[in-house]
Amino acid sequence: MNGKKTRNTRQRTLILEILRAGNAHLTAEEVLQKARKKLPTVSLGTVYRNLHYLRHHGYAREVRNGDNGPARFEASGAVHAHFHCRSCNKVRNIRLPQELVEAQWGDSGPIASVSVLDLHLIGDCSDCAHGR
Amino acid sequence: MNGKKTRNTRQRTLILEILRAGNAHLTAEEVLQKARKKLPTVSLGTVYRNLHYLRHHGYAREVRNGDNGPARFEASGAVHAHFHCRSCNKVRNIRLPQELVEAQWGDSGPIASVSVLDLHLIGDCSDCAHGR
DNA sequence: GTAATTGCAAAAGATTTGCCCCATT
DNA sequence: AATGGGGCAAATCTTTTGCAATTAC
Repeated sequence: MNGKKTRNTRQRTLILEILRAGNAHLTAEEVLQKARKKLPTVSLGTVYRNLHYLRHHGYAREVRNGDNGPARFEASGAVHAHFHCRSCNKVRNIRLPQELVEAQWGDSGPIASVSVLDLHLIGDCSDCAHGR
Repeated sequence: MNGKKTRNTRQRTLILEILRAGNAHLTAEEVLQKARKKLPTVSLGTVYRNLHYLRHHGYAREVRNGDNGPARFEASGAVHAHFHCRSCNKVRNIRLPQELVEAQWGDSGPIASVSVLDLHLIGDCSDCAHGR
């Protein structure tokens, strides 16, 4: 029992609030911009350190935007899947199929237990498919 | 109809061969090391350019290793899902559930069509769960 | 012969880290 | 007061790119 104590600093609280407001997928840089509106002195290093912290403590998760570029983050609220449009490169949240949630994974060979499902679909979104 | 002609250079062929041999998830750097055994002058830039090329032409896909670090790549052969052990950080290939493959996605709101399924499970692997 | 592709090296981008000071507990 | 966390800037790591030379077609 040697857990390290963590503190609720204004920065950490703010960064989590930002991730929770709206269901966007933000880059560290975007989080920084939003954070500075409330706390003008926040630094990028702090944003990264906290995103890392939040991720490892289950409050946030990373979402990659198909093509390269910086990592994006979202608050880990309700489970959902991600749909990537290969044409406009947008990522949208979609419902996670119930079959998946209920599936039994524990028996399949190397898996002891599963705690997170991360499903990404890649294809064309309605906007792109219907011209424009 | 203005497709750009592509050439089968030794480098490109070799890189694809490397991805196809074994079912590992290799970083660009690892691909480079292996490639240099056969073609000592290959450069990292070429590896990246070809991984990018192969990816956009459907021959390879990118797999991120949960925690940060360089991107990893694999040949896009048989469809499968990935299981990440949150303890040892290894990524293993597992069978993709048939329900998923057969699912109808086209109706769900923003999706016009789906061509790739990318499912990641995160949890503990048998090795880690059973002590050691 | 022509244009795609390579090697090399420099540049750009993204993320991490050391250090010292500040603020939460 | 003790020490986790922040700010700043430098360092590191990954990926991209310009350019001249090379090579597949």
